[in-house]
Amino acid sequence: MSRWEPNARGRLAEAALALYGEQGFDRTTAAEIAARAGLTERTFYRHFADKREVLFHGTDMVRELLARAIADAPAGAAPMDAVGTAVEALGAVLQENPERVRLRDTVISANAELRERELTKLAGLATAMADALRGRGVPEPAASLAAETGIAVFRTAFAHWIREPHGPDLPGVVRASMDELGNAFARRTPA
Amino acid sequence: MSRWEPNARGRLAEAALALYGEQGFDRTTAAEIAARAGLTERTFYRHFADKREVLFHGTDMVRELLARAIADAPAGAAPMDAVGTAVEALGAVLQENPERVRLRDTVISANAELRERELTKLAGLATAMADALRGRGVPEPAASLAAETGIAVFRTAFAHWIREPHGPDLPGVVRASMDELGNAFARRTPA
DNA sequence: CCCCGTGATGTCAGTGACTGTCATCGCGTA
DNA sequence: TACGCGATGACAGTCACTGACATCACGGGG
Repeated sequence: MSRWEPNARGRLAEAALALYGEQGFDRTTAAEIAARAGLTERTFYRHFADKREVLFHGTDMVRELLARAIADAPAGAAPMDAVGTAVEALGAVLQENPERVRLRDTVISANAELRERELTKLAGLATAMADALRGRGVPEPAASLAAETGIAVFRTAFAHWIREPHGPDLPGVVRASMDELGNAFARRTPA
Repeated sequence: MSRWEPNARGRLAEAALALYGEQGFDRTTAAEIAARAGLTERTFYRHFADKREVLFHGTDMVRELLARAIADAPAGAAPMDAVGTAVEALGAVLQENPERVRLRDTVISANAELRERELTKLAGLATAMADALRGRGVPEPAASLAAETGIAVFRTAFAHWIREPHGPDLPGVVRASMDELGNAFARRTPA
C-alpha cells in the first residue's frame, strides 16, 4: 500500500467503520485508522473534518435524494404527501443494504457523540426538505413543519424497523407510521 | 472570591454564558471560564461533563415539566392533545425570560457543536414524553410518534418565535403550529 | 478544645483530537 | 527536461478532558 494508492478517502472510511465496530469509537485513534489505510493521521483530517464525519459522508447524496423526490412530486400533491413520498424513498434506499445499515446503526447507537452527529445530519435533511417544499410554493411555517414532521416519522419508523429484524420493509414501516400519525391528528380535539 | 465561595456551579455557568457571548464558544477555554469564576479548570470539569454542558443544565427540569404535563392531562385526552399541552407549557416557561432565552439561543446558534448538543437535548425530551405517554397506556409506536412530532412542532414554533421578536407569545405560536400541522394532515391524500 | 472524617478544591502529569506550516513526492504539461 | 500542482508526510503546538494524589474548610465525637 504505497503512498499514492488510489481512493484514499474510501480506504479511510472502510478502516474507520471496521475499527469502530471492532473496538468501539472512543478506543480508536485517528492515527490507528490512518495506519490501517496506509496513511498518516494528518491525511485523515484532510479528508474528514473530524473522527465522526467519516461515518456520515453519504449524507449529501441522501439530501439530494429527498430534495429531488419532493421537487418531482405531482403538482397537486399536498406537502405532507410530498414529504411522505420522499422519506419512503429514503427508506427504500436503505432497504437495499440492510446489513450495512444495521452495522452502521450498531456503531452509532453505541456512542453518544455519534448519536449527536446523527441528529445533526437528520436536522440537515429536514432543512433540505423544507427548502424543496418552499421551492414548490409551500409557505412558512407549513414547509418547515411538514419537513420536521417527516423526519420525526422517519426516525420513529427507522427505530421500529431496527428493533424488528423480521418485520416489514423499511418503506412499508415508514408509510404505516405516516398513516398512524395522520390518524392521531384526526383523533385530536378540534381546534 | 476565595476558594470556598458558595454556588461554584452557578458562578461557572454564569461566567461561561458571558464569555461564550462575548468572544464565542471556541475562542473560550475552560481555564478561562474557571478563572473568571475564581476556580480552576479541573473544578469546572467536576461540575460539567464538558464545555457545552454548562449551557444545558436546565434540561432536567424541562424534562420533568413535560413528563408531568403529560401525566396530568385529562384522562380522555388524545395523545397529540396531551403532547400539545406539554409543549405549550414549555413555551410558557421560556416566555417568562425572553431576553435570557434569546441570548442563550444566539450563543447556541453561533456554534455547530452547541447546536448538536441542543438537538441531543431535544431528542431526550421526546424520549421523556414518549415514556410519559406509555405511562398513560398509549402503545408504541403511537407514543414515540406523537412525542417526536411534538418536538418537531416545538422546534419549528421556537424558530419562528425567535425570528419574529414582536410576534405573538411562544405558547401561542406553539398552539398555532400544532393546529397548522393538523390541517396539513387533513389535506393529505386519504390512505 | 482538639482530632478526624468527609467533601470540595487544587496541582500535576498525562492522552488524544485537531490545526498550522513547511517539506516532499508523483504526475501531467509546456 | 524543467516546472507547476495537488496530495501526502513530518513536526510542533493548542486545548479538551482525565486520573491520581495532595490540601483545604467544616462538621461531629472525644
